[in-house]
Amino acid sequence: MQARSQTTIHDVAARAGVSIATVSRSLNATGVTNAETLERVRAAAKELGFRPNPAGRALKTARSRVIGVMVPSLRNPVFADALAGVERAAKAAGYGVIVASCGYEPDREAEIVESLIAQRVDGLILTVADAAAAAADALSRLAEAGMPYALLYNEIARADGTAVGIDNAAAARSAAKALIEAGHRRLAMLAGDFAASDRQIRRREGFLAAASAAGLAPPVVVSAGFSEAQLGPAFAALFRAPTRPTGLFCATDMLAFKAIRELRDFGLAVPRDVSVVGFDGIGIGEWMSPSLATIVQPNGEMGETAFAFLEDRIEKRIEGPRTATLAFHFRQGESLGPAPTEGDTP
Amino acid sequence: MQARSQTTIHDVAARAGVSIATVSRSLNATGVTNAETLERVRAAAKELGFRPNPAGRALKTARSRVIGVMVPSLRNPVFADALAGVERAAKAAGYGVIVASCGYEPDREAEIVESLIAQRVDGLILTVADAAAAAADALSRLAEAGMPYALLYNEIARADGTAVGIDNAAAARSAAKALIEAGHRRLAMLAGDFAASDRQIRRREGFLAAASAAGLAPPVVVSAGFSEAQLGPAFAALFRAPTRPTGLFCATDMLAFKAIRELRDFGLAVPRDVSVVGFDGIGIGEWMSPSLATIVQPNGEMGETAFAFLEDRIEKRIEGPRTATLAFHFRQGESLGPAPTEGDTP
DNA sequence: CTGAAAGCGCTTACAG
DNA sequence: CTGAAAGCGCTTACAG
Repeated sequence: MQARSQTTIHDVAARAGVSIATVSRSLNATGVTNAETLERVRAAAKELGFRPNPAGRALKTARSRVIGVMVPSLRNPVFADALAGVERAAKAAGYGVIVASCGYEPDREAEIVESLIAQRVDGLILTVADAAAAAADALSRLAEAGMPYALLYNEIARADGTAVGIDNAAAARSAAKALIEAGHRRLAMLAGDFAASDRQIRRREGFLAAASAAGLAPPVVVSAGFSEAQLGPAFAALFRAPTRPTGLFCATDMLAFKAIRELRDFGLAVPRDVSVVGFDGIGIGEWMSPSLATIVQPNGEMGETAFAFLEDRIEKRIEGPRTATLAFHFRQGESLGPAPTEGDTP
Repeated sequence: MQARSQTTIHDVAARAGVSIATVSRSLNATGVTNAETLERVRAAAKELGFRPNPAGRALKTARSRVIGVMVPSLRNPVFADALAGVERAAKAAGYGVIVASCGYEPDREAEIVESLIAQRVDGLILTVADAAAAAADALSRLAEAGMPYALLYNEIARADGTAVGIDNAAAARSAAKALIEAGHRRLAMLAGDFAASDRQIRRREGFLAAASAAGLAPPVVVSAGFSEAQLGPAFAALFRAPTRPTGLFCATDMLAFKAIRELRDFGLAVPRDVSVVGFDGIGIGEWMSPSLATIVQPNGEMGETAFAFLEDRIEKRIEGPRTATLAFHFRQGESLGPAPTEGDTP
């Protein structure tokens, strides 16, 4: 059985009365073509509704004009926002986008990358658990396969790599500063699984540094899973203690939502008893009650930039490592209020 | 310039000392092959890290083993959840998934479908603005191109179509019932752009029917854009009126979030002054304060089912129209409380 | 059970 | 400026 019959370049050639070579050249605006011939070919192609078969082209050019995108999860809108940016830029450049998510499971990264390589994408945009780890099998495989890629959100670019992100440590310092300026002295940080996100390690770094610079006691750092609904016993213990923190920095907005919810369950109001600052800047944060104070990353723009960088690598316009560190900003929200006066706190 | 040199079927054949035909048959477990030969081929393929080039295969078989998914927006987690289901099922079946979103702009649907057809996907899973409209260009194009597809969320399957969804009218009746049982007599509904979602038309139908059956005055229905942050003047007017509704049904969870936020801005508390019930069942709703009472759709399962149906059509295992109407359920949440007593309301 | 050959739909030197 | 031909990497009747 052969291909379902669709119009091919031969049909167009026949209709226009030229060879398939001329059709190819005309439609791709490649080489020189007589203006009149070109017009005839275009008309024939249009009349027949001709769409070049990408498989034929890919076989010959060794380019699929499809890129892959791997993110930890599409359920976190931060990645959906970034993907929207990638999609926009890719579409404008005539690329298709295959997506895959690893569910915050670092073990699945290599397998997904492998499958994307097997699908012969032209390049990959991806966020990995730990870009610096020697154990980042995914990146090694990519390098080994000579596959162009751009890291998104991860800060570290390898020797031949490309990365688009923000300065996570600086952003976390901003978050700390906002809490400290509101009078909070007892700070804490809630993070997800550190092994699943190197961004959080940088955020912790910045947050702890800012606390230290302000002369505060080192904030307690609690980590929770990204996927479970509950934050776990350490979080509960921290906020049920008499000297509980009054300022909480969460490594992602999604964690901040969970934290606010759980604090309420403990009988603590936000921001009256505890102020919460998130990280990511997803839209939903603005609609919540209280609205979420957070660090806003330019997610869509990051996606677009990652695509632009990747395309440069695919086209070999730019070789060598390249990094874009985009601007973040702090967004005020109702979840951040003044620290309770000493009398209010046990 | 030719293909970047990767191992091809010829390399494997040479290494195993057989013809490429035998390699193909062995690796695809097609036809009969001597056990010993098969083992030798497999070993050679493994040693060389051979990955069949999908372009070669696609050209010959006229199958790309890639499907397309088009949704209104990935920023609404309901679609991200469904996509996760599609992805899971597709991966298990060895299919790649190309995604595209139309941003709730019906005009872009046809264009996106066209581009997916041009990319030669084997089939499409999609949610369109209005599946019944004669103006659903996207579906006409699909039919014209003989492209298998499965509608997701849309209820109506065309003569040759496939659809996976829930009974939106029945679900909206459940939502109404929950409000009515809590004592609410003045109901209202907030919807997005009706022209961008036929689901909402069915939800309105069910909601109004339930109100009518309960002998209530016809609820006011306000519609807002899906993308703007603000709900608009009609919403404000409705809830600033002295005889404002006490029970609000929102056609999506995202709208419910916005509504709760805006009600607060008007000085109305949820659920003390107004109870809110959403629709979709996205995870974030459970973490909010108040948590969102809502209709839960089995989004992941819907995605998986849509893929299964699509695969049946691609493989021509099942022809003719097919519909799956999955079960929804009502989830209680803090946003739904008893109706304020008459004395409380102006 | 296995191999030689044809052919899927393109692009691209190479002649002319 | 245009065409004939080769070839990208596979699969699949067809012989043997």
